[in-house]
Amino acid sequence: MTADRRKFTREEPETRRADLIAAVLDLMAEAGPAETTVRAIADAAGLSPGMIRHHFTSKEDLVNAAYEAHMARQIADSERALGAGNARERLRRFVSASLTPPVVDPRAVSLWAAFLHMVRRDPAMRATHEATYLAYRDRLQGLIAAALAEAGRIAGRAELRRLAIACNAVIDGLWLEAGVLPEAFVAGEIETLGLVSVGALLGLDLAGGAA
Amino acid sequence: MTADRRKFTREEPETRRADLIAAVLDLMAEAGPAETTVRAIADAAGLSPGMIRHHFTSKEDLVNAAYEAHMARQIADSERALGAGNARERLRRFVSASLTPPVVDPRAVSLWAAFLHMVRRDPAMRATHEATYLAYRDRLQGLIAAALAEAGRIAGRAELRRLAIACNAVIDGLWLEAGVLPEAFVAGEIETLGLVSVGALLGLDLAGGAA
DNA sequence: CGGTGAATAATACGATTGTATAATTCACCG
DNA sequence: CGGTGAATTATACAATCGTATTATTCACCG
Repeated sequence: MTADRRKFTREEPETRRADLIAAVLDLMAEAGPAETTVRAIADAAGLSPGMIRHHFTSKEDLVNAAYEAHMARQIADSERALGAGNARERLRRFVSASLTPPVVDPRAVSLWAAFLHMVRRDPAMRATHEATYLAYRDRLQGLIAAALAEAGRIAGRAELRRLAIACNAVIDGLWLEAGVLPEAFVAGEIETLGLVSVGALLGLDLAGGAA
Repeated sequence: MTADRRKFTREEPETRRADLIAAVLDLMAEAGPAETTVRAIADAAGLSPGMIRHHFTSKEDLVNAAYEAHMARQIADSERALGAGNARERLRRFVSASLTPPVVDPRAVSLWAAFLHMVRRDPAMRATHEATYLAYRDRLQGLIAAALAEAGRIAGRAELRRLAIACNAVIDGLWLEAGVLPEAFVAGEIETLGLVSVGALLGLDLAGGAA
């Protein structure tokens, strides 16, 4: 009874890289960084451990690639639902998309936490993080400015910045709470709460009927 | 030239336990969970590695104790400034304390992230986390209810719960942003923003002069 | 249709991990 | 003032880590 050898199947390098990245994100989210070993990654991807250093220069390199892929997808998910419509409606959809799956997801919060310390130390990851954060806030600030202008209100630069930070904070906070204690909220509660709260911060009615 | 032996100094077990806990929190916050090894902990505490398993049953036991100590201090820091005064003023001070050091601190965010995965898996840590979170939110909800009542407004249970979740979210979000990107905000900006935002969510003026 | 080489698998290796055990130190007590 | 034992240090050990190396597979080409 010899240990059976893993089947040999040739695949595109891009496919292999994508599989390894997906395995890293799965493990980071579900099991945590400590359990995300090269052997666990390879096993989750259905490959031999050697593949990691064949397709990436090191485990760290693979993890960095996984972080970039995750951040890119988070941004895409937030902006996916923007579409057309007036400014209020676009802001409404942006907030909704930020407070519903797949953006709101225990996995996403887990990943955020798992990567935080690497982001703190690795300059490249830190740059990716800051760019993503500020891009999101700028996008939000632009939508807020447009919605306020549409309602006939004007806000100075400083005031706009304050509103964007506050709205971003309430969205982040709800994202966090829903991700950490998902069973503490009923379906749609976080989204509605976000629309009402952002509306209260801005003095706009976002939760009401479509414009 | 022999390696010099560490000096033998007898200390109270409580002191030793406290030193080890402090070392764990330092390392978790500064270096991350991966670098928080028994040898690094002992070195940071100025002790020999064996002390960990002498004063705690395992490294995991020590880490759990450190988590509990950290959470207890966070709660104490939030409530420290409650004091006397009318309901609005008490709410104001609670929000302020939650958005100024030592509660707002890059270290605190690092610790939160470092512990998240252990909290997810370890039932005891999870219980501590949920109890702390809900205790904080209940405390906030009580202060909100009193402040609204003082202003002659009544809110039903469901409405009160929604307000508490939303106010907690904006506080959490600001806590997070200030902790992750501390250099992105000027002194006092987060605190003022929190008071204005919570006030806007509740329809109360918190940022204005004392009652 | 045998040879070649990149892709894949399997194994080996040194370093580091948490834990267990043995060796020291010294306050305290009779 | 010698003996005792808990506190402390130092060392040993098996397991596991990331990496390096060797062995296989098989599509492709002449």
